[in-house]
Amino acid sequence: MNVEGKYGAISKSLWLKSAVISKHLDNSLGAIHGIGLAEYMVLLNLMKAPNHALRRIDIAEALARTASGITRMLMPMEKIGLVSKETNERDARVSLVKITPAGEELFRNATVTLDAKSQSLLRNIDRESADKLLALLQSI
Amino acid sequence: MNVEGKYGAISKSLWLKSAVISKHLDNSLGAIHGIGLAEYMVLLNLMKAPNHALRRIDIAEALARTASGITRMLMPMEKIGLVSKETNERDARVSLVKITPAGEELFRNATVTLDAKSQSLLRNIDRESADKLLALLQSI
DNA sequence: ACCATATACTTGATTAGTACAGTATATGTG
DNA sequence: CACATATACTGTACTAATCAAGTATATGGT
Repeated sequence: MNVEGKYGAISKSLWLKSAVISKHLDNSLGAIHGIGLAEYMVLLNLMKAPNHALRRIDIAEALARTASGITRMLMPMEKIGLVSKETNERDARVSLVKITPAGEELFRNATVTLDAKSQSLLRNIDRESADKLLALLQSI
Repeated sequence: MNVEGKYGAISKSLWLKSAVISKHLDNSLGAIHGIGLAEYMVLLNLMKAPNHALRRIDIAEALARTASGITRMLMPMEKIGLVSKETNERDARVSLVKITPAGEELFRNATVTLDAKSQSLLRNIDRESADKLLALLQSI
C-alpha cells in the first residue's frame, strides 16, 4: 500500500466503524430515551454553550448538517419539550434554541446509556489505547 | 471524565469526524466519478471478493446496510454498467452481483481520488500517527 | 438615508435510507 | 417425502436528510 492509500484506508475504516457504532447507539438511545445520536449531539452542544442556548446555524455547523436539516430535527424536539425557541433581541433573524430542564434531565440519562453502550461496543480497546484513539480522532 | 465517558467521547468523535470526512469524499467522488462513498465501498468489496462477485446480502453486511438498501443502491449502478447481475446455479434465491470491466476501471480511478482527498483531509496526522490510527480503528 | 449584499431561517421537491411485509427458494426434521 | 422454518431478495410505505428557492432582517458603502 502506497502512502496515500494509508490515508484512504483510514477514511474507509472511519466510515464503516462509525456506521456500525452509530447504528447501535441510535438503537439504544432510541429504545430507552426516544432520541437518536444526532439529537443527543444537539443537547450536548446546548449543554456546553453559554446560557445553554445556540443559534440554529451554530448547531448545524457543530453537527456537520445543513440549516434546514436542523430546522426539521428540532421540530419534534421542541414538540416534546426538550428544547425551546427564544428570540434574539439584537438580531430578529435569529431563533435561539435553548435546552429545557426536561431536556437537561434526558441528556443526563442518555449520557449514561451512551457511555455504557460505547464501552460495550469498544470493549476490544483497552483504556490506554482508548486515550490514544480519542486524541488521534480529535486531531483530525 | 469517568472511564465510561472516555468511550462515549470516542463514539461521539467518530460520529462527527466520519460525517465531515464522508461528506467531503462523497462530494469529490460524486463530482469526478459520479458515485458516492457507499458505491465506492461496494466496488471495493467486489474487487476483494473471489471471482469479483458477491451476494447482495454479503454486500449489505459489509456496508452495515439492509438488504433493501443494497437493492436500491445497485439499481442505478447496474443501469450505468458498473455491476452486472448473475444467477447462482446452486441457489436460485441468490442474485450475485459482479463488477464489470467498466466498474473496475472506475474503481481504479476513484481510488486515486479517494486516496488523494483523504490525504488532504487528514493532513494534520503524520504518517506514524496514521498507522496507529488505522490499527486502532481496525481493532474496533 | 438608500440600496445592494449577506445572513438566519423555513419550505417544497427530491433523494437515500429503513422497516416490514411479501415472494420464491432452500434446508432440516419427523 | 412432507412440511415447518429459514434465507435471499424485492416492493411499499415511511422517515430523514439534502438542495434550492423564498422570506425576513441586518450590514456596509455611497
